[in-house]
Amino acid sequence: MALTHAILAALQEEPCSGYDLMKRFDGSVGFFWQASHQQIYRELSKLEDLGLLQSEAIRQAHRPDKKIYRVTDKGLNYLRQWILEPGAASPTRDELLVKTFAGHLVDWPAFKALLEQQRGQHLERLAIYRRIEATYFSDPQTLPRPYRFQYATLRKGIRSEESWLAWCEEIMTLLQPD
Amino acid sequence: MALTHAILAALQEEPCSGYDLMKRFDGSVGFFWQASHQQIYRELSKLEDLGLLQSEAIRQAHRPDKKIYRVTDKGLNYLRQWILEPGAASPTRDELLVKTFAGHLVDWPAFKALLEQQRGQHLERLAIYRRIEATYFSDPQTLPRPYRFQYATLRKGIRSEESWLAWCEEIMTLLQPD
DNA sequence: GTATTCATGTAAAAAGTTACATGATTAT
DNA sequence: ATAATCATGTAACTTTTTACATGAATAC
Repeated sequence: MALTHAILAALQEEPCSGYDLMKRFDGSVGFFWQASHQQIYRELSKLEDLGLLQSEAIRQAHRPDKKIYRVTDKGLNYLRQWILEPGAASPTRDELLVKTFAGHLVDWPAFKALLEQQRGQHLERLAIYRRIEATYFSDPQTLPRPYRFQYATLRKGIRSEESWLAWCEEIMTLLQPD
Repeated sequence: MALTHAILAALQEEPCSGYDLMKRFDGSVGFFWQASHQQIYRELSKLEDLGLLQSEAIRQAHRPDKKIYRVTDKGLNYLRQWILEPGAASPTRDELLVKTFAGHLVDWPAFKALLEQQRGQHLERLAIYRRIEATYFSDPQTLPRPYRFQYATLRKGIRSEESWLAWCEEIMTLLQPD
């Protein structure tokens, strides 16, 4: 039970169609909970059946109908209740660390290349986050309260990427053969 | 395809039984790739069928037999090849960030308590990592090469926890109502 | 005597991934 | 003309989680 909550969290911000949601999951929410469009469409139907969402079909000129989903009161309460449940920290599943654990099995230049490649990805990601920060959150003190919570998640993203980059640099030195 | 690799990575370090592996997944490897015992037993059988592992039954006095699994040459090569595949950074899936994203829906003291509770978990985890570091990796320069790679993964664990803690403190201030 | 450790599984449900499918519209 | 965007799905598959199950041995 988790995509459920990510969807409710995204939709409470603003009601939208499955297609829009899918794009939303490619940005903000998707930075800490990614999902494919199939997952999203399936979950939306399920949540509507459960009465946590309700949809309204919008007829469009020269385009297929779209269904705008919004969170019901029942859905909001369900989400609130879930937020307050204590719960354990989400477990990590990180391929690069598995690879690193057994990294001595391959030769150093090859492993180093792998690290450089990952470092590149994290650099890119950090640049994206910083751009969002500069564009939408340049003055956090004046943000309306709901947006401060969103900004908090962005801050975690930034810190995570910075942490990756620092680690990459640290272990390049550590693992460099003498 | 990922638990496969985590198991191969763990077993190449030292062959062991399913039960031992399961405990290993509660420590070192499990810090970045957790798995339940059912997953592990199933995967071990599958990997033996594929010829990536081979097992040897050990008879024990007054105890059920145990099967010691070891990585075959084929398994080692398979693992090596996988390590060198570029691949995208593992996606994050973090409940606390989903909760934070919609955190304005609950009242501040309740949300703050949630943060404190998570902070406690990360503090504990960091203490565990630091203890391992002090016990086994006090002098990284003199470590044999394979252990340096393991130490690298521990360093990531430490950095991640530190990053969480710093974030918790940052957003406590950010989210505190005026 | 009660709980924990050793040792291994089956079964079912939930969640996530990948592939295939359609069809109009708008931008290059 | 070709690619990308809008819009929504079905089907099959893999992976992960949760529950149920057994049985002896040892530690408290």
